[in-house]
Amino acid sequence: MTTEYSAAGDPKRSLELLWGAEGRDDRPGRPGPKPRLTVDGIVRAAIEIADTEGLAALSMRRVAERLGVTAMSLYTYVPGKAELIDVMLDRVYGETTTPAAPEDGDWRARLQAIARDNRARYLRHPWLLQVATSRPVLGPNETARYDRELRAVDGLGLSDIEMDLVVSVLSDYVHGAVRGAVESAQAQRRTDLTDEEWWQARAPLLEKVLDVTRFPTATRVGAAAGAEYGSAHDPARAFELGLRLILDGLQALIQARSDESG
Amino acid sequence: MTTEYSAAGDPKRSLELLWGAEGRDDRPGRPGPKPRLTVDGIVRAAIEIADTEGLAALSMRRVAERLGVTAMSLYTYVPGKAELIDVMLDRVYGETTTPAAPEDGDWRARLQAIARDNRARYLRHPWLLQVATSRPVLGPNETARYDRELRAVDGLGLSDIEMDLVVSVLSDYVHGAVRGAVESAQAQRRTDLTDEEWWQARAPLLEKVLDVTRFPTATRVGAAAGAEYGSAHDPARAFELGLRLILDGLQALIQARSDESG
DNA sequence: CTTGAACTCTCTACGGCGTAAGGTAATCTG
DNA sequence: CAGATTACCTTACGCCGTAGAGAGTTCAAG
Repeated sequence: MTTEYSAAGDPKRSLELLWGAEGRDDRPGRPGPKPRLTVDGIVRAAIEIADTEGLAALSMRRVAERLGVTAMSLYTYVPGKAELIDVMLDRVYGETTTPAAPEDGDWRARLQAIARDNRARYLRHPWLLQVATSRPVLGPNETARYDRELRAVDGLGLSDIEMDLVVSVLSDYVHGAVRGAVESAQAQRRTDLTDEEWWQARAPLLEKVLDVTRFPTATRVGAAAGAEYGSAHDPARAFELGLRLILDGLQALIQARSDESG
Repeated sequence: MTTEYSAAGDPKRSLELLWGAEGRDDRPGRPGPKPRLTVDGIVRAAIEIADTEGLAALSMRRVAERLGVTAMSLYTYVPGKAELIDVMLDRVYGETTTPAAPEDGDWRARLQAIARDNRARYLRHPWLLQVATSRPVLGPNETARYDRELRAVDGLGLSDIEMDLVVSVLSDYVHGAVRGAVESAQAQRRTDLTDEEWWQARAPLLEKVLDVTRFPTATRVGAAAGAEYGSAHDPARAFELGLRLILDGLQALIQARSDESG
């Protein structure tokens, strides 16, 4: 999960950066040298680094290097790394997906689309999984996203509190499930070993030490999963199964609420 | 950054450390000074630091300091930080809980107990959330845990693959849900601000910038949630709701499998 | 008892991090 | 032109994991 924290900087400065950035790149005759950079360009460079090399590789020096300046000159545009990450977050929340999630249709289709949208965003920007977002950034795009997700469960007979809870549950699940998938993919890249190769390197050592009769179910199921996937897991399939289970459970809840009220 | 990786070190050395540690603290007449430390003590110290100060504060220097030696002497006992974390993981997987999760009873009770057990472990050791575990450590305790979780869904008419998927889904969900709760609690400590205070610091600034009519549902539900909890969320309640939804969905799946074969 | 191997532990050093402090050069308003 | 303001730079601090080399301790063998 976490390495960095959202909404960790000065609130006033952060909110200005988030909401004001849009219109105001004009600067009426200010003294001093022309800026060589823009906040926008800095954020874009930072996202590219985080996307391709991971959040651990995102440093002020790396961003600056990519832009042809020194690390300290970034501080002219952005108060610090924390605020930079805030803006990165709100920017990727604002990415439009195709096709857009349907606003009409049944709630199940809406929630499926939302879950898959969020999954796709995590896959595009795996570093999102490592940013602690319990304190929301409160940028325009993040707010719009929250609003959209709530609308998907509005008018189903759930209380406002339950709506908020359901949206949380779904996004918690998506986070957890995608995290597993992303970690697995990254492990392959980082170690230069596929899951299968990795297991094969351990199998002979493990045999000497692991008493098969002590863990019968793990041995049986592990072998079955390994035979099916050529590795230990199929994250995409697990994702869809979990989504189905949650939505089936939600269906029961909505039905119960509907029975209650009449 | 603070994301660490499990099973990142030399497999042979790691597996020895994990499986061999138990019986063999005896050393038949070896030359050289008596060791002042044990692997066990190092792991215990490391866990204490991670528990109380977070994974970011866990450094070889800090562990060594707590044990009264220099950082480099730890490398006599442990090949590196990666392997140390492996052993930390397997050790906390081995913690016994009271009461033990029931092995009998209905599957629903078993899975609830497992989910709550795992939640409790994450709450005791929040740094677990920051360790990427897609490559399992393959220690005795981790293996036992996997076996126990699979047994909880054995004999319900699910295929071996489905059993593995269900266990993954549940643990993915638990991870995601607890992560939200832990982040929220840590945010309060880290910033010395309760959620309520944090919101109050932003409310006046946000009002100027956020068009309420543009985000009607978010505004309404956010206000309701804020009024109910004095903050934005109730993580424990969300956890239980999500668990219920998943188990209800699983019930439907088991029913379907039973209808098929019956 | 002496010697040499094995072992524990220490010190120093490298290149990385975020950013505080302070200097220099460019560009505006008067 | 002067003076204010801005952009950018260099330097520095205390952290990190761990490589390398060396000092001191304890054993078995000669």
